[in-house]
Amino acid sequence: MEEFGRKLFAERLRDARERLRGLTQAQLADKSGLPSTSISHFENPEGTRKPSFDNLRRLANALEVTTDYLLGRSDDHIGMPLAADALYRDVQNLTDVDKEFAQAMIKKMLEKNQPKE
Amino acid sequence: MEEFGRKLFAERLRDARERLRGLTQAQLADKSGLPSTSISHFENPEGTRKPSFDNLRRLANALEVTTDYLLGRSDDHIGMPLAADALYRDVQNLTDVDKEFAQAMIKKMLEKNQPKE
DNA sequence: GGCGTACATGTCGATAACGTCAAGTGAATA
DNA sequence: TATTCACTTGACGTTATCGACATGTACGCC
Repeated sequence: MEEFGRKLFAERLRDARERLRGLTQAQLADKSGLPSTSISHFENPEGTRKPSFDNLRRLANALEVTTDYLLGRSDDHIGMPLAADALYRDVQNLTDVDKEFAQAMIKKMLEKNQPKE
Repeated sequence: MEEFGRKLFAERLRDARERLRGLTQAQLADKSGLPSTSISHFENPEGTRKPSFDNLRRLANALEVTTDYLLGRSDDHIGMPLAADALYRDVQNLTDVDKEFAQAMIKKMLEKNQPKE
């Protein structure tokens, strides 16, 4: 079981390496400190190898993406800067109506700051 | 090597289980589907066991935290739902003054929804 | 004292990921 | 054609994690 997440991981890893960072397997191998053949094994969608605790961290660090993205638990590869945490947390607890209102207001403030693009 | 992240993981796991979710090891074992002894092994700061690919995902799912938090890559345990992405990105581009204003307004809306705890 | 709960610790064989290496494909270039 | 590059694939022995189980500690409670 759990064959599901394995395939997603393969896609996410290749996507992050190629599209996001434009690296070859050898270059990622260099940055992450693990052999390029291991990366190839990981990126094979039909493969069986899954990263260990350490190797997952190495890959995420080298690619500068979240591990949740690599694992397919989040669709967003960027993390959450601490500065926005408090505000973000509050927004999470708003009703949908209020959320929309907040979003509209924030957009207004953005436009005010940059009158012309 | 990499003994560094192992200890942090032990702390984060226990912290998420006890402080964030208020669960016993047995309860987390139940929710995550792995034996409570495994959880005890993981939470031992001097231990050597590290979660596999699958078990890390199981723990993060059961605890509703990010894997980046468990791995010590992020100090924030909450992830970033897609619905909040646009809003989140907008907020990033606000001036500090506007950010404070937005936060104050959002807090007002929160209190309105939950007048009394 | 005797119970139950929560957790720690260690051992066992089985399975899985590890790094390494060799050999391969396919596409681009000289 | 020969060479190089990016990557694939399979196999090897080594090491680490796996679940299961037994045992032990420490606490509160009746």
